[in-house]
Amino acid sequence: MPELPEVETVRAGLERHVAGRVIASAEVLHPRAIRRHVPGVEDFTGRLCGVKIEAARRRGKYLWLDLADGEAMLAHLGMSGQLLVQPEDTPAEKHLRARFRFADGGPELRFVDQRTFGGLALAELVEVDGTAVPNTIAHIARDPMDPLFDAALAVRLLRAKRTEVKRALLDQTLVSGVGNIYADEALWRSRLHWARPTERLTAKQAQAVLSAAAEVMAEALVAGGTSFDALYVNVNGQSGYFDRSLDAYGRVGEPCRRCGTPIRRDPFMNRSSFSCPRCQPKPRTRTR
DNA sequence: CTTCAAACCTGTGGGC
DNA sequence: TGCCCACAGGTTTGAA
Repeated sequence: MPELPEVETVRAGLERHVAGRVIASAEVLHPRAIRRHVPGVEDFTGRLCGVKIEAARRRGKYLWLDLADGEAMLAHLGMSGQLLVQPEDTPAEKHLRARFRFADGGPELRFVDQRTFGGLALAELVEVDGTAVPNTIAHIARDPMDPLFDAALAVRLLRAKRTEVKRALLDQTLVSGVGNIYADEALWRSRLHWARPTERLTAKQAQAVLSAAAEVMAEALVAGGTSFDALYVNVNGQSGYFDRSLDAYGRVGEPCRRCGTPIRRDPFMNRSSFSCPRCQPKPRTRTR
C-alpha cells in the first residue's frame, strides 16, 4: 500500500509528466472516488475543464495539483490507489475511477483504485504556518521529509500524548506520512515496544523513534524512486524496498536481524503489529 | 478537549 | 472443487 515514499514517487512523476499541461476534459467513472468533493461529480468535472496544472505537491500521504485558477485537486491513494499517466488508447483498467484528458492530446491522467479507500476532491488553498495547503488537510502535520519539519516540536507533542507510542506515531496531526509499516520499522530500530506509554518516553527515546521513522522513509524513497523516468507512473506497493529491507513488518516467525529471536505479531487496532520480543520487550502494565 | 473504535472497501488466500 | 471468512489498513466520524 502506498505510504509516504510511494506517494512522493507519484508526486515526482506527476510533476514531470502533468505539470504545465491544460486539462481538456475530466470524467468520473465511479462516484465514490470523489465522495469527498461535496458539490458532486458535475461540479468536479466542470471546474477542471480548461484548467492548467501548475505543480504537483505533497504533505504526508496526501498529494495535490496546484491549478491555475488558484485552487487544488487533492488526492489520497488510500489502500490501493494509483495515479497513472497513460496513452489515450490504452485500454481502461478494471478499477479505473476517473480520467483526465489534456488539450495537447498527449498521455492522459488516470485514477485507478481497487478498494476505493482513496479519492479525489477540489479544495481551496489556505496558508498554514507559512505554507499553502488544501483547506481540507489543514490539520495534517508536516512530514519528516519536509524542509520545515520541526523535530523538537514533534518530540514535545509526542511526549504530551497520553496513549501508546505506536498510536501516537500514526496520528497524522503530530507527524504525517507514517503508516503501519514504517511505524513498526521505526519502533524496531529504536527498540521500543508498540504499547509503550508516551508519557514514559524519555526525550531521547522520542527523538530516536521520530528520527528512525524519517530514516526508514528516506531509505524507502531511494529504493523505490528508481522509476522516475518511466512514463508509466505506477504505485502498487511492490517497490523493491519491501522485498528486502524490512526488519519487522510482516516477518512473523522469522529471526530478528539483530538478535535472532523470532519476530512476533500482535493484534493492534484491527490490524497487526510486528516486533522483536527480545529487542522490544513489553512495557510494564500501565497504571492509569 | 482528548482518546478510542467502528465503518468504509474488495481481492487474496487459507481452511475445511 | 468451491465456499466462507479472516485479513490487509488510512481516514473519518461519532461516542465515551
